[in-house]
Amino acid sequence: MLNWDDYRIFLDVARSGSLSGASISLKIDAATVGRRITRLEKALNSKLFNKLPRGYQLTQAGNDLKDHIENIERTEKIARGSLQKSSADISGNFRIGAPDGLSNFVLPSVISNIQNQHKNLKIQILSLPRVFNLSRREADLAIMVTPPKKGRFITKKIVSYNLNLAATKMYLETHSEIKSKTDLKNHNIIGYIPDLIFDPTLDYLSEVYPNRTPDLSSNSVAVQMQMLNLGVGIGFAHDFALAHYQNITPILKDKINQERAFYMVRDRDDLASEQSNHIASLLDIGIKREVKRLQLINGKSEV
Amino acid sequence: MLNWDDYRIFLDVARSGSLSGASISLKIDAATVGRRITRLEKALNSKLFNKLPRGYQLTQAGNDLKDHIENIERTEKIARGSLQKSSADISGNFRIGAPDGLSNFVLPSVISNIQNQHKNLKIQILSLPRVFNLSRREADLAIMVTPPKKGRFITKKIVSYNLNLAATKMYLETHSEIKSKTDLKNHNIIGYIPDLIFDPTLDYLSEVYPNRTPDLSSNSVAVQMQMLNLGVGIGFAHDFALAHYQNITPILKDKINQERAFYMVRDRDDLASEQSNHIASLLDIGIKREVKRLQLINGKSEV
DNA sequence: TTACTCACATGCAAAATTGCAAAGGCTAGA
DNA sequence: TCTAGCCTTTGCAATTTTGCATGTGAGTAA
Repeated sequence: MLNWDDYRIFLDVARSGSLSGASISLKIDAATVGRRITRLEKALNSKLFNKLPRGYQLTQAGNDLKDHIENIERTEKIARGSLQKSSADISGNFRIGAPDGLSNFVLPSVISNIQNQHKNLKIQILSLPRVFNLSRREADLAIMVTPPKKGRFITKKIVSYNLNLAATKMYLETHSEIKSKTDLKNHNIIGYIPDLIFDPTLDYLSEVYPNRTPDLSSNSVAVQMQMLNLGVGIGFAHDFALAHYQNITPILKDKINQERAFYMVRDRDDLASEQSNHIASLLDIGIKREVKRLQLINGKSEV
Repeated sequence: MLNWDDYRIFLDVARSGSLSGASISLKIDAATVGRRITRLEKALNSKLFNKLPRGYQLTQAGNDLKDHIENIERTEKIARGSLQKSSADISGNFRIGAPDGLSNFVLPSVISNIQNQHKNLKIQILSLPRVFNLSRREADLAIMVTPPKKGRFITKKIVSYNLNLAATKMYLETHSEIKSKTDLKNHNIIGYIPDLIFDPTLDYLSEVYPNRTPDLSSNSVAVQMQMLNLGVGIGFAHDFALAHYQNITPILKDKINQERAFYMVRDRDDLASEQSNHIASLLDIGIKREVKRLQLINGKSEV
């Protein structure tokens, strides 16, 4: 019944304001366009357009839908674009791919230690808001929140961490008190851009508050933390990131606490390389230690 | 040719690993499922599956695509959910694409001001280490360091800024003195990952020191700043970013000083939208003011 | 009021898509 | 090596979707 392609047609009608207009840009007969809209309205059980003599005008429901479908359109374009480019290949350096939370708040100190011991090694941190392609050699080693289930990889759990809602003390003092999840309703939420979440494991918000989209959002954790630090709202923060921001404090820690873990993922072939094994081991130990150290700092200010 | 509904089928095949499996959960004949996949591969001009005797197995390209399509699926669910609650209170989203220096150190405070004035507006910061595609609608408005020369865009310079070499005071005290460019030879350099520099304008290092590759590098400016702040080396920093790090101080300011500027880029069509114009104007003013404010803070320690 | 325009709706034949049934290919196990 | 079990592919008829031509209704200007 529901056909995703009807969304594509819907978007064009919403933009042009008429079946005939959409008909021209889509190069599909206006009659067909009309029938697809009818079908979509039936499938969604919603009236999306007011059928005026002038043409089709979005209803409120239709307007809401349009925002979402535009997100889909963006994602689709990006998806198509990503198929075109071939990925960059690596040099003789050692490149570590990691989610940006880890890249920003943990890796710098870890790799600077490693670099101190190996002055002639060049280390690169590839911080990406998406899943890597180790098999394409985008990186020599990847750290992920969800390890790949199949493929020529070996995976090893490094360390686990927690996510909690957090805000600045100032924010908490000047806004209505939060005693339970439901109190969140009247607060500004900071989080990921919903349609750009690359790994369902990162969709912290929906677990706590389904269907709520953030008021301020970014694809980058670092940017989210900056917004949190300015005291404009509440959002999820990694426990190890909190140690970097003295003014941000976790809330509802007993009620909302999501545990995650980082996994080290390497190409099976790299096991043969002694250098690769050595660096992997240094990273494993270094990340474990640094995450725990930061968690301790954060722990001190608790309760 | 391209039919969005084929993505829905694609996702099911990717998950079940076979046409017949998808056929069951989709309640569509396996033959049809196969034909739709073939059509999609043709439309995208990419091989998405390896056709093994066991079934269909994702190729790398297919795996990449799957990530994106899962985002679409998520968005679609949210979209459908939002239609159920009759009187939706939502208003539009506004997505700003920006280089990550600006995203991290300037935009958060600017957009939080805007959000204060427009409580029902959802603002998204898309922080990307690459050039955007406004025409693909990846964002409603982009801020760039090099404005596009052609296309249906309007461009406006917002503000200029400077880049200087910088390091922590501690680092400078404990390492050999730097009086000129040539003294840099014996120091650790922090910078972009060379082959991932997306815009020649960002290749600060080669202008000063051709053929030198960084010892520690990242694709993310925020990560570079974290490394600088740990005192493991010297690197280029935006003047407005220095204000966020009290311990980092510019060096060789009279000898090495690169000026750059941010440009606001919008789709010509968006000029017709009053809301878009309003937000663009708020951003323009806000960024100008915030960058100058941060430069002043930084300036105090100067000369 | 009347004639005209613009846009959507509907009937029907053509075209495309679909389901079914059967054929072909590969693997595992006897 | 042979057979049973999967899974995909192909041919063909049934069904659905599409485009074109035509009809209908609302607004507009003389």
